Amino acid sequence: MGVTKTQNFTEEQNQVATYAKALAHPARVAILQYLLKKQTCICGDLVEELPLAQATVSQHLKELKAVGLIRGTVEGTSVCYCIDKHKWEEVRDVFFNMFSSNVECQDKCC
Amino acid sequence: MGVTKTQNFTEEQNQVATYAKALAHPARVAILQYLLKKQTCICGDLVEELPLAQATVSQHLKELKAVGLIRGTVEGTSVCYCIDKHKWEEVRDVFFNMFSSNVECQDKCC
DNA sequence: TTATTATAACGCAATATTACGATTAAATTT
DNA sequence: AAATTTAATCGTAATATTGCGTTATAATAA
Repeated sequence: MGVTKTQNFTEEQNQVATYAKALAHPARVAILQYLLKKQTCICGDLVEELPLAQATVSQHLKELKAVGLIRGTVEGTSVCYCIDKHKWEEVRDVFFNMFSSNVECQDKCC
Repeated sequence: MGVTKTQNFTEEQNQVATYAKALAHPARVAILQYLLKKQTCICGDLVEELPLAQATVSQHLKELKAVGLIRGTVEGTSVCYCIDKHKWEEVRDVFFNMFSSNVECQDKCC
């Protein structure tokens, strides 16, 4: 029904899913990569960087803000965006942890 | 419109987004964690492990198979699932690469 | 052959996501 | 004050996702 049964899964599973969902659109990946590349606050020029309308970019920014990966501070007429270092490292660690186990299947069927 | 403008983003951006989408549901995370924990092929008992109906589990398995993260081999009446080691490491590397840059913002506004 | 078991496929309903034009809000410039 | 700039919000349309009952399908067991 498009409704995820969140309460039936572990906190870790929901956390991975939530963070993964934030990265599950190329526009949001592009936004994060752009902010990472610049290593600074971006005031304004994000819409020109993406092949999407201003309203759509704003919506993706909102989602990234909702999970806490970016922050936006109003700077006069424009808004200053940057990656939240603390959250970024938390998300990184969640993924690193997920991928830390080695895959070793001894069975012949694989 | 629910349609992602894939062609307007880089291959890397689409790759991260695609793999993230595969992890963007707690049930699929749970499936992967279960396969990782067992370190072997799982024949059958996946539905009992999850708080979802068989049809729903089957659908999540299909999605994980579609991105190549798991493989299923028919073993008599049941199907044997395991993580595709090669793909798993590829996905891991894609995420590691995404998170390899350090966040250093010198601006006062952040 | 006829159950039984295990899993995939189909189809539907509810909800979520993506995209964007239009509007609004708030600060800046003229 | 009026016009301009920038970005959020609203409303809407198209499509995707999630969940599950039901129905195949296919191998094994009785």
